[in-house]
Amino acid sequence: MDVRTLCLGALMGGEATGYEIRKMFEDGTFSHFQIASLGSIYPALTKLTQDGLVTFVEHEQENRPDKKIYQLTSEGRRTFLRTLLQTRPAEDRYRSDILFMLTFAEEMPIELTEALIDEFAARHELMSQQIDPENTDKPAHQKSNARDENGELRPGCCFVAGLGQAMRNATLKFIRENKQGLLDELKARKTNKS
Amino acid sequence: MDVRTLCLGALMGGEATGYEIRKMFEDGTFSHFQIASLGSIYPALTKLTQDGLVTFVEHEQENRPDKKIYQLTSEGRRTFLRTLLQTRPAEDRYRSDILFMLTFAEEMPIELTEALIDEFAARHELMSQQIDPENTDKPAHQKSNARDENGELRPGCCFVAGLGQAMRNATLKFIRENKQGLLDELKARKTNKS
DNA sequence: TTCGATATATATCGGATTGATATAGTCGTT
DNA sequence: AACGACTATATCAATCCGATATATATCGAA
Repeated sequence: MDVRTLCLGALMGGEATGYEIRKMFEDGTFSHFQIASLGSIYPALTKLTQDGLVTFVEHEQENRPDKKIYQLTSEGRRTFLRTLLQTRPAEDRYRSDILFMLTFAEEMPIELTEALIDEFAARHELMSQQIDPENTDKPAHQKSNARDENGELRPGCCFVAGLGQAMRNATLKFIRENKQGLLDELKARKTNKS
Repeated sequence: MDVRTLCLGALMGGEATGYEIRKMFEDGTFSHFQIASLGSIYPALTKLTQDGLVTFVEHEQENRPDKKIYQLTSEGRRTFLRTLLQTRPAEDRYRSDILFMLTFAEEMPIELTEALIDEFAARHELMSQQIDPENTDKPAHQKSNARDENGELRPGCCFVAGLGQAMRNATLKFIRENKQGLLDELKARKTNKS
C-alpha cells in the first residue's frame, strides 16, 4: 500500500491538512499499524490533487503559515473503495531495533540489556495509551477516523484498536514476567565464564 | 539500523551467504522483528567487504551459481559490538495493510472482511510456527543465530522469541474471541441502513 | 524576561530500501 | 515435459524515510 492510498484512507474520515494526516499515523487512529512521514505525505497529496482524487481549499491564517485543507472528491472516494476491493494486502511487518539488539544480550553489559528492556516497555506503554479510540477522540477539534458521521465508533476501528491493545498487553505482560529471569540467566553465565 | 549493521549481526552467528542471511530475516531467527531484502543485502555485503568488516571465500559449485561465503573479520566483530553500545534504537514500527483495510470494514462487503480476518490469522499462525527457535534449528545444515558455539540456546534469542510468541498468541486469541462479534455488528448495521 | 522546547504548517531532497527482474541450473510434481 | 519451487547472485527504477529549511506562536523554566 503506497502513501497515496493511505492518504485517501485518512481522508475518508473527513477533511484534513497534510499535517493532520501525519498525526493520524503518528499519534492517532492508524498509529499502531501504519506509518507515513511528512516527506511522503506532501508529495502524495500533490499527486492526488493532479489526478483529481482530492481537492484543497487554502486558508490564509494570521501569523501562521497557510493551511491547505484537503478533501476527497467523489472520484477519490470511488478509487479508494475500488482499491480496497482489489488490493492484495502486503505481508505484515514488524521492525524493532531493540529486539534485534536484545538478541545479542550476551555480548553486552547487563545494565544495557536492562535499559533496553525498560525502554521497550516504556515505549509500548505509551503506545498502549494512544491506541484507545476513546482517548484519542477526547479533544473535540481533533480529527479522527474512529467515528462515523453520527459520532459512533466505527466497528472496524474498534476491532483493530482492540487487537492492538491486546498485542501491547501481551507484550507488557511478557516483559513483567520474564525480564528478571533473563537478567539472572545472563548474570549466571557471566560468573560461569570468569 | 541500516542493513549493513543487520548483516554484521547476522554474521555474528557464523559464516553465511547473502542468500542465507536473507533467510534469517525471512524465515529464521530474526524473521518476526526485522526485515531486509536481497536488494539491500548484496550491496551491503559488498560495502562491508570494501570496508574490511567482512571477508568472503568463493566456492565454485558444479552446475550451480558460485557461492560467496561471508565471514566477520575481527574488526567487523568489534565494529558491531561498538554499534550495539552506541546506537540509539529507532522506534518500533508495525505495518499491516490488512489492519488498515479492516478499519474500513463498514465500506466493504462482509465476505471480504471475513476473508481479510482469516488471512490475517493464517499469516500469524504461520509466523507463530517459524518463531520457535527449537523448530527453526531442526535441519542441522541450516544457519541459525539462536545457538552459541556450544549449541546452547542463547538467552537473548529465547527472550525475544518468547516475546514474539506471546504477541502472536494474543493476536490469535483476540481474533478467535472477537471475529464473530465484528461480523454480527456489521450485519446488524447493514440491515438497519436498508 | 528571555531562552529553549514544543506545536502548527508546508516544502524539498539526498540517501536508503523495496520489489521486480534477469540469469541459470536442480529437483520434485502433476 | 512442463511448471513451479528452491538455490544463488546481481542490478535498478520507484518509492519512502529522515533530516533540514522556513516561519510563527505559545508555554514553562531559569
